Amino acid sequence: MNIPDFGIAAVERDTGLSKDVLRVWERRYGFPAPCRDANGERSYPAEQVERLRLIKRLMDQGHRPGKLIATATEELSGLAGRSLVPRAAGENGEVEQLGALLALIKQRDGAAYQQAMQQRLARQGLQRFVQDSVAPLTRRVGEAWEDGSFEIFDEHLFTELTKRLLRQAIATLPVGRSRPRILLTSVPDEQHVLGLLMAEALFALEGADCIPLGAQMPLLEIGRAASAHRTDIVALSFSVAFPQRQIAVLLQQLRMVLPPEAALWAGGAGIQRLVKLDGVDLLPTFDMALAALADWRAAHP
Amino acid sequence: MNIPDFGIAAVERDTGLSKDVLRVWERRYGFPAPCRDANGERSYPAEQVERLRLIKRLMDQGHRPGKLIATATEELSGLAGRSLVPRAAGENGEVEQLGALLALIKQRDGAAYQQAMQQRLARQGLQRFVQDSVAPLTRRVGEAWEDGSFEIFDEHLFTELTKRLLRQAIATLPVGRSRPRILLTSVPDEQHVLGLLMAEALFALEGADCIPLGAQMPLLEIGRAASAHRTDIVALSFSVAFPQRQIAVLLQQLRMVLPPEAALWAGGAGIQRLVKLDGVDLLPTFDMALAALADWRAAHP
DNA sequence: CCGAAATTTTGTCCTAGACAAATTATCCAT
DNA sequence: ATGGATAATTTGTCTAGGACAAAATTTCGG
Repeated sequence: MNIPDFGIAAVERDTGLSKDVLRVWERRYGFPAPCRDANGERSYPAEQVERLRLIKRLMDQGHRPGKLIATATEELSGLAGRSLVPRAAGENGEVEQLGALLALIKQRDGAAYQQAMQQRLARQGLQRFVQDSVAPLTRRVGEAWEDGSFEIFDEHLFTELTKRLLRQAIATLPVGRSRPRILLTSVPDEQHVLGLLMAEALFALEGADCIPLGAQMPLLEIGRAASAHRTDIVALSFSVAFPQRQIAVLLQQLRMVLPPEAALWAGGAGIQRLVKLDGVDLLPTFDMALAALADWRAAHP
Repeated sequence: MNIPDFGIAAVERDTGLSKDVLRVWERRYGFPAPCRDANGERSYPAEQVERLRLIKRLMDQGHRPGKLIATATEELSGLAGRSLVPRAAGENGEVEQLGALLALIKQRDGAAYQQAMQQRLARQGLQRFVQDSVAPLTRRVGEAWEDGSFEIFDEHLFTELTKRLLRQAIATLPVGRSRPRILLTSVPDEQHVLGLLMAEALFALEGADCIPLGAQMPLLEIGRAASAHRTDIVALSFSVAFPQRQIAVLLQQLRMVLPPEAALWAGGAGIQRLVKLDGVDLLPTFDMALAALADWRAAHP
């Protein structure tokens, strides 16, 4: 199998490292060291792309690029798994069961996973299913990906199948017609949608009128949509992977674009290290989100 | 409502125009003409971002940026709707009914839309539902967006609700365990997933073993996933919006990464202007995809 | 040992030039 | 006129190296 070289645009796509970063690393650290094609343009061998992916993965765990690049490849793979952020401790004996579910994905047996989850849903009911099964599973998948025991495509399969389960469950609920009306979406560059679906499930269970717009809405469009749908609340989700430095600016910009009477809620693992912002409600956990819903209803009789 | 200015990164996110393009337009055409902040960095007023979005929309219809930028804003909005590519002629009297469905979205009555579509699905059966309802609807939504009668968030709502319907329908099918095993996904930067879902519905109906990996898989990962899942066919989808020039290179790169025995199928509106490629099957229509499936089965007894 | 100040690291933005691929215009021969 | 080759334009992407601010780390003083 003869693997071709990658242009800088292809590497950006596949690694998530911007062209600027790729060039500045080359200048500063001497890595990556792409060949040049006939036009003098960078051409990255697959092997270097691979190493860049590994480095990116370790960076998402809190490591720093300068150190990583100075480290030999063998050591790098050893580093995987030793995340710098402490793991959440397993809640109880349930841990075993969750592990078994993940094993099904790992064995690439999607059908068995779906069936097992259907059973859990039936047994636990939607609310506990979301909070006690889906949320911890998602966390564990993230960890498994970080330590290399899950491939990216395993994560994709997990996400896709779980999304289906949630959407199906939501579809069986009676259509919420009561206030508040909640618009659920995410900003451009934020494609993770599982958290949004979990929130929707919980809100819909409480009878709220949910408007799911999917992911990646431009800011100005979110503002328009909020007006057009006369929404009471705009709920956004930020994953851990989302660039931290942008979140605060983004939320404040959005706040100014939204009608003043609309509340702005932000949730997801991405906002946990954030300080408070004017006019924005930060809701790192589902419990807080549900409490906020109750509060809203108390304040709007 | 005091609308803030946008940094160049925010404009790239919201318009889909790369930083390079934004800068080179400014140099060449004098537009956009952002202010500069205290650090000498570009700061785009919301009004210019708006105009850039309009221009991008017209470009997707086949107009050229040089002309568009030279044109006054009033004329621009007049241009919308006069697409340069001819519209597909409406099939029959059904057109009315599809229009009615779109009107429900336009009135922001998601619940009514879902209910109407459920009825259609029950009446038509999944195969005809996909080919005669969902596919033409998707096309009409694209047209409505181009001529400005649909907002972006209308399109998002349509997409989200329709995705739910399809996934729900797929979930009710018996799990396909027979060959071929088909891996369905899309490349990075290609987030449209409706076409993929329609294809999955049709393939699953034929009893194929579908592995849905969602959108945005890096090339090398697609290769790995194909090996790990021992897939017979890798099916990709390209929307019209996907940059044409990249598709051919991308497909050929992917071909080299895939196991030789795995077939590579590409579908979607994005590949219709493409010429044939070695080792890749181009399937612009669902009928051709179904025919290809029959062919594959005939060749693999 | 803790908190403030100095230092290093790192990502993003800047300018301005170059070039190839795609598109459109021109021209010649049939 | 019409088809087809050639020339001119348009357009996106790439290159180089410099600059700077925010974040993270280290050093220093109490």
